[in-house]
Amino acid sequence: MEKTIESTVSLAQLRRPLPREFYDRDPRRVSRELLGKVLVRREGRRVRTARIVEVEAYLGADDSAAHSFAGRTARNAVLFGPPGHTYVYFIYGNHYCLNVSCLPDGVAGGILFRALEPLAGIEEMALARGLSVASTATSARDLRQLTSGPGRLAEAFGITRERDNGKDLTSARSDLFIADDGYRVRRILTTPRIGISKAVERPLRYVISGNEFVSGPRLRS
DNA sequence: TTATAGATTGCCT
DNA sequence: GGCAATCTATAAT
Repeated sequence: MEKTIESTVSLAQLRRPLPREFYDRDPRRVSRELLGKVLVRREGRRVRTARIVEVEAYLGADDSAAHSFAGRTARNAVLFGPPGHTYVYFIYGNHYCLNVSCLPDGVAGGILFRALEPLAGIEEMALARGLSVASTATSARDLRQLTSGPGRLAEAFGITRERDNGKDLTSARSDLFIADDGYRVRRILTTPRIGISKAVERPLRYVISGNEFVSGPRLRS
């Protein structure tokens, strides 16, 4: 890793959440446009921000790997609701995963957040992850451990089902939302999704080409 | 550097 | 009762 991570993001730019219409489209389109945007967690005066570098689209009725595939249940209800709301589920007995609903009310679809590049509030993320603040500040390898993977990023942002499921990400008063800081993505790679056993071949995973914080082994770009 | 098992909860059949 | 959109420790190469 050749450069240190600096927060070049102004808080003024991060005050406006992306609007509802942004999410009211096909998850494949929203996935591409979410790359490079910034996830913001506000806690009183403290702010954690990180750039979205890897996501997966889940399509609903057409997609046997999606939680919504078998129809609406209490657990997956958010995916069938209006766009721009968080779907948080618990997995493997240990981890929470963060998603956002897409498409209009009544139509299922969503996006799983798989990896982020930390920008601000790195100390708080390290504490939330139970990692050493000192080593994440000095080791690129340890910094990568913070938010590189869906369970990791949820832990770094303090996201739980109890606290965050069903939140409206488009509300200006929300303590969790997504904003555009003007960053432009150069190139997007698409690959099959990770960790699923159905519809394994569909290329619905989207990553920023060359980004160090993408989960898993390095891809050639 | 890669491979493998174990953890541990709640949802759905 | 089975198993999941995962992570970590540990072992072996």
